[in-house]
Amino acid sequence: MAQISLTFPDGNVRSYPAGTTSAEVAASIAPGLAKKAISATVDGRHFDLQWPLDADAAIRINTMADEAAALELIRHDLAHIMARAVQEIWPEVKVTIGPVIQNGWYYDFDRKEPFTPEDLGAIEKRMKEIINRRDPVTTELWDRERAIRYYEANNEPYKVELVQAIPADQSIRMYWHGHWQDLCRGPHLQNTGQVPADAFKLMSVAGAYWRGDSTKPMLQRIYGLAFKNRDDLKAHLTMIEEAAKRDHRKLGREMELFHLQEEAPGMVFWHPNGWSIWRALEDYMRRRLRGAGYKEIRTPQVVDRILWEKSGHWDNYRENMFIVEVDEEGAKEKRINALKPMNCPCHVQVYNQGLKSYRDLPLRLAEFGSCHRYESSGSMHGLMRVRGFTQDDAHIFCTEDQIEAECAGFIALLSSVYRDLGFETFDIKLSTRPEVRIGTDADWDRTEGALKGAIEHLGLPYQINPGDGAFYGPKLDFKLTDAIGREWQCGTFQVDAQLPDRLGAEYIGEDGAKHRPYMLHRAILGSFERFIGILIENYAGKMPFWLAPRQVVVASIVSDADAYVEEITAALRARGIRAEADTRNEKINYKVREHSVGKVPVLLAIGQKEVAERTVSVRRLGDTRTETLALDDYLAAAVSEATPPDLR
RNA sequence: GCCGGAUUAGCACAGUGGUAGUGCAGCGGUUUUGUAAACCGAAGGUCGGGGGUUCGAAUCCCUCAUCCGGCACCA
Repeated sequence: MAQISLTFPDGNVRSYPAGTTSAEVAASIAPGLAKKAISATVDGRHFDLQWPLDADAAIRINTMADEAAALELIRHDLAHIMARAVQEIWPEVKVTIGPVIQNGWYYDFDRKEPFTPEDLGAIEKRMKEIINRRDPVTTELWDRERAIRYYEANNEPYKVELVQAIPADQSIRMYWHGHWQDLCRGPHLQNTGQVPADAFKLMSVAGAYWRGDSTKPMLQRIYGLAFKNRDDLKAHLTMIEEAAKRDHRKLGREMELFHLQEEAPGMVFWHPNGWSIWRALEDYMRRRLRGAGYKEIRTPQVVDRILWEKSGHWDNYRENMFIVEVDEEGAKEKRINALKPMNCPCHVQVYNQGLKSYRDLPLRLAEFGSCHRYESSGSMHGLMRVRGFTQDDAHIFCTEDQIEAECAGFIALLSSVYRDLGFETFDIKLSTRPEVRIGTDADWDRTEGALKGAIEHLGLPYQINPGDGAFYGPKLDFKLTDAIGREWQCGTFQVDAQLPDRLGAEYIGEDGAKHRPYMLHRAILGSFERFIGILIENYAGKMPFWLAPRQVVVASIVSDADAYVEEITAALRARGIRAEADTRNEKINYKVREHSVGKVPVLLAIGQKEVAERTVSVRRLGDTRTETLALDDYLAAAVSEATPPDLR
């Protein structure tokens, strides 16, 4: 019999007959390992202990201590156990697919009636019973026809469809958890009892389209969370509660930042506090852009459809545009306009005014561009996805040779802005040429190369998303990580060889001939609405001093202090600090509580003592200690603290 | 847009066919207070909109809108 060589993590190489299973390999090393083994990693792939090894490979035997492997198996086995529990309770339910996802798994079922919360309780109970049965997990390879016949006989049409989608020459991996069977790539644990019965929880039920396709039937999806022990599950549930506490929709109401209402779905009514954050952010961005050589412009909201036809948006995105018509008796002309869904075509119009020379390039045109898109009703979410939004948009018109330097300059600006706003880390993703595209391979080689060159020159790590670029050029996406580890895609940098062509942008080159410029679409925040939502959640409403809507509240302890309170408030305001006086007839305890709940970073408490000594008692949000400072010293400190990070 | 849930006072919520409630906020008063909720009082509602069933609807049915959790979508 042929022999294969297996290389172990410690560098040892041992020889086994071909077809040996990982379980046998583990047993050959030590009985203890055989007992603890749950799976193997073979040349980087996750292997079931029952699968035969038939070629030389690097192998590692995994145990429950190997967290990634253990979690994948636990979650995947739970998906099967849940599907089995569902079919035990409701035999008529059809099974489909159930993958492992972050923190757990889901499984999609076809069932006429949706599952109720009570159903979830019953399923969870049955799952625990199945775990306690300690049923063995077994696997076999079947040929395709046999698998199809089997699923047809069992009246599982979705499984038939899945098998039919697998290439004809491939054999089909079948798994059994006890008597219950499922089509599955594997790997799995060895028996259901290995799954911790107290470290999972069924979370929710939701509709989901079969194969993620909105033209296909809607299935019932059940989501579950699973970890390797009860404490991890509890910790995760606590994290979910913490995340709910920083929900920007809740904080937006509590801090009186903004509201949304029925008459304008997806459009934000900004209140004084929220607008104050916006303006601080906008002023900051304006300074940064000006410093980076951008020129700010402003373009119309309502533009004739003719421009959208030229740009191509009318054909491709009309159903997502707000159409504006003039409905006036006897109007001489009836034009059809649209609210601009993006700024790019308007920016090209500004570029096109006057003949441009190569000496004008790169030309960086920036706009805090207000855009409207008719987003589908189910997609809106607080400030995160809205129908009316303002981008920190800019377009750089440049030559091909300038792309790399512009890209590098952009990334440097973006990373500095993110750091100033409290985000230390971000990921870069490079999306390269898609199947359907314009331009030659040589064009793509150069533009992709320019983006890569810029990132590598800055020494930053990045991932490549092959084929995910727009048809008109490659792009970079920038994803930042917030205080509780969530990722948000905000920044973008896209190379566009198409729109300048469609809209006739040109420049006169050194050679005296006309050339097409490249157009680079770029944003750092993405949209103000969404970014402010992210800031609120990142800081849990406790905005840094320079961004806080109300920076200082000056609160009287006795009414004899009112005059001094007003004097301090006026002095702060004269120095540009957003300060308010609170001379209401309330106890200081009450005021401290109210302004703490309101997330005001600094409270100055003023009583008899402060009046007599011309001092202030400073209490910072989240700190129970207080500090007494001379008024002038505090004023100087406040001015310094209120200075935006780019002006320090 | 699709599946499910929700919509009651400014906010958070109770109220399953028979006189719309509680807490906080707001308002009027008392209290002059030392770092996370002083006390008393009087108010406040077309129960999301429209239609239906019923002697009678916040409650049951239909419909529309919005929101929430997902799915799909996101130039």
